[in-house]
Amino acid sequence: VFRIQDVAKHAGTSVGSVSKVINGVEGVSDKMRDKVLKAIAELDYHPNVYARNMRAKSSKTIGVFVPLINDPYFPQFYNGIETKLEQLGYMPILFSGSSKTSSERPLDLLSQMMNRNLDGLIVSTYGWDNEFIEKLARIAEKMPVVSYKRKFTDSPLLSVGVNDYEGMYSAVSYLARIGHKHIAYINATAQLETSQDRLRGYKQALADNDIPFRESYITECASYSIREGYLNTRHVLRNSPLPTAIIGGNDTLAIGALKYLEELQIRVPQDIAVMGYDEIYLSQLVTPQLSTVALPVEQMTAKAVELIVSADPASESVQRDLTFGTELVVRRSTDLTSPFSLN
Amino acid sequence: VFRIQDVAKHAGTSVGSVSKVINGVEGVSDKMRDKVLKAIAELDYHPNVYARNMRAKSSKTIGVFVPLINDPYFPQFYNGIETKLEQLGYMPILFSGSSKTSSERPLDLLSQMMNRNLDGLIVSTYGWDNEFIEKLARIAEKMPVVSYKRKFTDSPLLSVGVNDYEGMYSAVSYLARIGHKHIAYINATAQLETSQDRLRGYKQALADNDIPFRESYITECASYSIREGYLNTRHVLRNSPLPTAIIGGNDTLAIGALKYLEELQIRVPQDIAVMGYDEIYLSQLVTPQLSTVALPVEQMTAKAVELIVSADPASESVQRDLTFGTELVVRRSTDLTSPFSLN
DNA sequence: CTGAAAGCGCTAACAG
DNA sequence: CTGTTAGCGCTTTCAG
Repeated sequence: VFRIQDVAKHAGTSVGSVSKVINGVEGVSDKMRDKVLKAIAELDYHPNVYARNMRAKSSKTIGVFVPLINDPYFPQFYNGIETKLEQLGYMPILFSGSSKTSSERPLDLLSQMMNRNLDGLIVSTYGWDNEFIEKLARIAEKMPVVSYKRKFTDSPLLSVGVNDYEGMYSAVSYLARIGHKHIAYINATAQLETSQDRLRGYKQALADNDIPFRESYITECASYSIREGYLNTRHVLRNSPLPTAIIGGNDTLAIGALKYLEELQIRVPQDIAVMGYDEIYLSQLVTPQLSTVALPVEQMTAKAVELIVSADPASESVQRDLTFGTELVVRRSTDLTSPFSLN
Repeated sequence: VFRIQDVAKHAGTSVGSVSKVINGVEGVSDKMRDKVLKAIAELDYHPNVYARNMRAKSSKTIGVFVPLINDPYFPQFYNGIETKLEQLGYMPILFSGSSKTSSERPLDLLSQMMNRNLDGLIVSTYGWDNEFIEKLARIAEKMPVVSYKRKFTDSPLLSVGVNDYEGMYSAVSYLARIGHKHIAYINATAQLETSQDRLRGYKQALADNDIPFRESYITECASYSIREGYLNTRHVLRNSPLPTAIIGGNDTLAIGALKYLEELQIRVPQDIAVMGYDEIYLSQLVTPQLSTVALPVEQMTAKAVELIVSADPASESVQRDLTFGTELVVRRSTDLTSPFSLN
């Protein structure tokens, strides 16, 4: 494997010039540049990543941190980031909480990152504890850190997210509009601001449609997972009158509900309509296909990347929290007449 | 951020000793070790990854290469690798073909890896071209490369995989056993050895159960994807007699079939039974839950990691291709009486 | 515009 | 057992 020296020798010049060519630094004659590029091509030379990063200020690498790679939202999220990074000549490095939810691990990982002089960090951290968030905040003083779909007031963390209030409001309004008066809600991790926003949207939509709010139409889950949605749906079915629609705080909860109803042989949407929120890929694979609210994941991830890459440590004027709009997606789980489709 | 020098000073010693302590090298007094560890803890020192890797022979990092992060098998695969690596103090670095299927990209990535002095590479490469495979082989001369679920004869590549012939044989035998005589098969990427093995298993199982083989019961897909399964199922439905069962070359194809039948309002399994192969997480979320063949992913990934970490370049005696067994998973898509379950 | 040389932070070989 | 030091391959001044 070749070193920059080899290239220099091959091109009949010095390492300094080769380095300049590689990094697109000004001050090299065209002739020189051509010679060097030719040598690089001939030797199939690629700079050693480690040597380079040790010296350079930027590693052209940003960290991507997720609690769990299994979550269905992950592929879209990661792909979005990767695609954008690639356009900019950067590369992601993935850190994941992995299988073990051991609480030490995330902190460990954070230390790991510190020493890779990353140019920044994009973090998706549904429901992590304060210790973690604080450590993150300390890191954010040294490099740009963008939180995905969760914002922190009074924190150095940047964020990209959606208007969860409006998103859920539009979903529930839609259900009301098609005639539902008894709409149950499956909530999870109630302490998160984003969960609260959605719940507020739900309540306000009820109010604006003259539907009385009933506490017993809400059930709480420990986490946003299919299993939790599945297990908790029975609570809202104890009501009388029975809800005619169930909306999940996200798609996985709604899919859990769908599975539970399926087991009871309750027809969706004829007996009970079901709706989700998040638009994960899975939502079009379940039966019936799930109505939901789509988030502009690609825009959000692209923006997250931009926030980092273009982060100017000096400027305080940057907008720290970016919020995007959502879009209603109607499918068969609320509307029998909508067509089947597959992306 | 601290350097090893700072630690040395803080502990009142020299960098050499600190380095030894950090790397667990023999020849440090206990007293010294304690002082150093204390200093490290106090300063919250973490070695710079780049400086370290530039010098060391091992980067304690292995590359994981997948064509597409979206594939439903990915989470299990990656998690398995990560879990095992973590136990061994290693870390994965993910390279993915990403959104763009531009054929240059994979080769690009390969170059990228070369310069990170990885300790090895685990590659999942459904249907990549020869140019890629050859480049991979060249890399395999310098570091251990393990191919996942695809083996190459006469190649320096190691591999872990399953006995696809037996796996598919057992699935089709099961269908025959429960009374199916007209079993269609959805195949994909027929040129892959692993696809051929499955198809052989299918044919042999038919033969052993006195079921005549009919070419028109087989349909070919361009790739292992839901969409392809969905689009191609109609071909096998043109047969007379109509198949009473359809088996997919993998779960995604089978799920595609399921969706197609759903659209035609053909009941599964009453009218046509459907079976998959692969046991991805999705298979229990579709309706009806999909019967399939489970691969021991965790064992396979663990073994892949072991092959790399314990790779002794000197020894030629290592078994280069490891094959695991499979397990039948019966669910409602072939057997109405099986219980609903959710992991 | 080009080349020489000084480190980046660390490991490993070597001397004490 | 401890400390000193020569690089790893690269970028980046700084002279020519």
